[in-house]
Amino acid sequence: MVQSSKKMYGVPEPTIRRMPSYLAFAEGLLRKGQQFVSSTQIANYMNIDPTQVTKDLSYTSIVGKTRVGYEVKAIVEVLTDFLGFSIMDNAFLVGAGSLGSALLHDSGLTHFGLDIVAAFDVNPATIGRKINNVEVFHIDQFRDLAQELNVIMGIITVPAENAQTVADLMVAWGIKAIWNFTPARIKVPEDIIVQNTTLYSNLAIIFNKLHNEKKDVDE
Amino acid sequence: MVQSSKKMYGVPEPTIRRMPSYLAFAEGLLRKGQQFVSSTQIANYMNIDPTQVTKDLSYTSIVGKTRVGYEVKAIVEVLTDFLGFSIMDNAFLVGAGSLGSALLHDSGLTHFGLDIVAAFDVNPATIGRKINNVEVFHIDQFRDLAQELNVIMGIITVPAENAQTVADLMVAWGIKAIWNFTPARIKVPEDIIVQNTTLYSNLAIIFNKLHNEKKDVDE
DNA sequence: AAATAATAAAGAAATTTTTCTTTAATAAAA
DNA sequence: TTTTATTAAAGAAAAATTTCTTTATTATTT
Repeated sequence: MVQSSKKMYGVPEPTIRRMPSYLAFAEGLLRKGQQFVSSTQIANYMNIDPTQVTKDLSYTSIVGKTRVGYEVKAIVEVLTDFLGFSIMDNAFLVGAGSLGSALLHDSGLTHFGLDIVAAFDVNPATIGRKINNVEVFHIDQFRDLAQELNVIMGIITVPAENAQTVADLMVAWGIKAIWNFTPARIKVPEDIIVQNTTLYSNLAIIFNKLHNEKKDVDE
Repeated sequence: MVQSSKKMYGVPEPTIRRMPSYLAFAEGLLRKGQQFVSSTQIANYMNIDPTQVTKDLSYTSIVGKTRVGYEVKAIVEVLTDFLGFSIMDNAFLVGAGSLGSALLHDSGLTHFGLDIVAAFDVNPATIGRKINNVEVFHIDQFRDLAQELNVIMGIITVPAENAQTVADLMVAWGIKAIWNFTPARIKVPEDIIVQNTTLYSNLAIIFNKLHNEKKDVDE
């Protein structure tokens, strides 16, 4: 069974997680007119190791210059492409409550390649309203419009107990990826991409650090 | 330099990240009246390996019964304590825009031990308003009330370019932890805990999975 | 012009995290 | 009562990720 010994794992997820911050930093430098930036500078900004930055950027086509660093413009351009932020993807959002509304207002999502083209809810008070120019429809409407509008992502911002129902609906719509903001885990066919984003995980991490404060490791 | 060979690292962060989901699942089972739950069931719900669940729970005082599983009630009680969700911590939120507003409306935060006692902004339109019963003050007000109200956490939901200014203010307030929702990284003294929560990292991960779809690893 | 210092890049080592394997316990079935 | 199957738990192994080390390059300083 002779095969390539270097397995083609994709880019490590921690790397992908850090990249948007590199990008945001580089965009800031670009606005300030800085032409080059070193891994040391980026690392200092991020509070991580410089070689981590180098490793991360090595997954892209960006190459640095010894004693100079990376070209800021190159970082912005390459990372924007690399992270898929230059292609616009369309999304439907289900659950136009406060969190859903916050996402609809977030221009950063548009900036980074996500266009929420419609929102859905069951609350008569919100249906028909426009949130940041995105119309809110009843959940039963437009079920087959997803294909037509080339909507590939569904965003779930409903209460946790309704997450599975909404997910099933999205799968029926023919969606390829689901961004789940509820703490509930959803069951979907294997080929559907699911990204869970829960605030409470982050809260747990903070509390853990807060309560384990000053645990000076010394036996 | 003879020291304990078993270094006292804390609980792995990935473990802490998963635990709130275990808790949410167990809470659901408790409501349904289920008395025991096996690692297999939890793993199936989470789409992870059963031994991962066992390992994770082994960091707590929860013990399972062979052929039976873990007592649901024990999971709920122990994890709630373990994650610091049973102690109420007070927080100030700065930036009462759409995201800040969404957090103020999120009863889950209260349920998991975070009480946002006041919000701050610079926008005259929002100052004086109450969002879900939390009053919005001008950022210059109440700077020393943090100590008095025992506020240990600051939540940053302002535009990225103002993140550092707000962070400096929070440090001056005497806050111990900062939950930063902007993509900007902030510089604070070493003893301050910072948790960065950026949507764009998650977006990048989804896009990466979407665009690397069907990358069948075969040389 | 030569020496110095800062940096990227590649690879090795260390660390951390996940997955696999084995063992022991025990409920359920035969 | 005996057998079987399921499970937790502990430890080993594997995999993934981060950090360390070395080398080569090249601005900057002397």
